[in-house]
Amino acid sequence: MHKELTAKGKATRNRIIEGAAAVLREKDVSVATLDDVMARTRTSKSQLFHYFPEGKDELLLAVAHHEADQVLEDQQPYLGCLDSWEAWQRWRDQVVKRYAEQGEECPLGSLVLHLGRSTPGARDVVVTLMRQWQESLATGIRALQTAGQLPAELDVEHRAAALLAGIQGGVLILQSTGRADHLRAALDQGIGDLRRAAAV
Amino acid sequence: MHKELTAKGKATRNRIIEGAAAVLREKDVSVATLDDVMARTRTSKSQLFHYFPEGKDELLLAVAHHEADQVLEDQQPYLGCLDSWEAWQRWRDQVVKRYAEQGEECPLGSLVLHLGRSTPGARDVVVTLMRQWQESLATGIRALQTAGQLPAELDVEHRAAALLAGIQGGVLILQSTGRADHLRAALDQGIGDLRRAAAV
DNA sequence: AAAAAAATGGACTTGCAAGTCCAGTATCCG
DNA sequence: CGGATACTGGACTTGCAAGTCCATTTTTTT
Repeated sequence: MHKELTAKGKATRNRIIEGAAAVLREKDVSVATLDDVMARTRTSKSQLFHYFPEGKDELLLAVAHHEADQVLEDQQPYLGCLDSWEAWQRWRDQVVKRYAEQGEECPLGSLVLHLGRSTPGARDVVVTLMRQWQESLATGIRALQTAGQLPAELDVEHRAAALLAGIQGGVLILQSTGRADHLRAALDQGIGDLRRAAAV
Repeated sequence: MHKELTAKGKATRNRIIEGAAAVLREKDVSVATLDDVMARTRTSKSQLFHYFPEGKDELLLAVAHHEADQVLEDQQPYLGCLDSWEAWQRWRDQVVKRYAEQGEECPLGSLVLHLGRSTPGARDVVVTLMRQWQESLATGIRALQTAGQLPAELDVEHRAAALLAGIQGGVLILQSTGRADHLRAALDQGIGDLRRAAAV
């Protein structure tokens, strides 16, 4: 990585990444072209290769990083304070809303799939995202334990993992079928079972 | 659809579909080429376009259909008779085993994603698959109700939907991170919560 | 068995998108 | 102020993969 990036350079680089992200929200990665990115960001070929010498894949990887950060930032306000049942409900609503609005597109998903094993580091992006996400959920469950709302012997990681899987699957189905039922069901069932565990 | 397909023609057509499916298990759809399919199936360009006049997309859609059928066929022996807790456990083990072996690849997923909205019918493949899958799960839950193992007032569809979401998410995470923890957690949690509902 | 229809082989065209090159302009730094 | 270094523009090359075409062989049909 060459660090010789002036302020203007950084700005341009960011403009490219965000422009590329926008393009990828409109069309799939397999049909999105560098010319699309150029058109949207008013840059030239040489700039793209100046900032991303390895070419398209390097750019896409940067976009993936950007998008992954976005996912957590978006829900941080809710995900960061899951210390009451009401907070969990608010978070649930926000997740459903966010993905219902996003609808078809999952730039991150198709991005990682497309980069796949060919690009080292692509997998890391999603691995890291999943770990952080699950960690936040686990923290939330522990907060409920601390508040005495849940028994201490609950297997926190196990429940967090199952919940995360439900979310991912719900979003996947939402994206491939257009129906949000499964996402809602997974969240409600997951939270509901948690509440039932409290009653024991 | 032209029905003028002789026995030999049908055979060749199937050979192409299965060969293409095999290719797609090795490489992503975006890098898989018609020449790959030709090489593997010992066919020529003109044969591909003879059997799939619309070109690559039509072939890919046919492969998607084929793969979707496969998914259900594979687990039918287990999925078809979920009438005891032991049967559920056997099914669970088989799902985990199957996807752990399959590992990285999910031809169907990337296929549908790639065809996306451009190809009408691509979405239908996955919609149908999900509906049938969920239906089988629901049937299994109802079987337990009939056997008196579960209360009659349980919301069957809701639980089936949540379980399906958990599976899909678990598989997704397995594929993008290489870890099967989430798939196992989702299944165990889903079945476990079902059993706990029995105790009430 | 001969005409018709279907199946096959493979060379050729076409189009597009990634990546290269070099020349020109702005910006930084001593 | 002046050299160096970073930034930008756009024409050009290259390679590959989808799709076309027609000649040839095999099978079906009457």
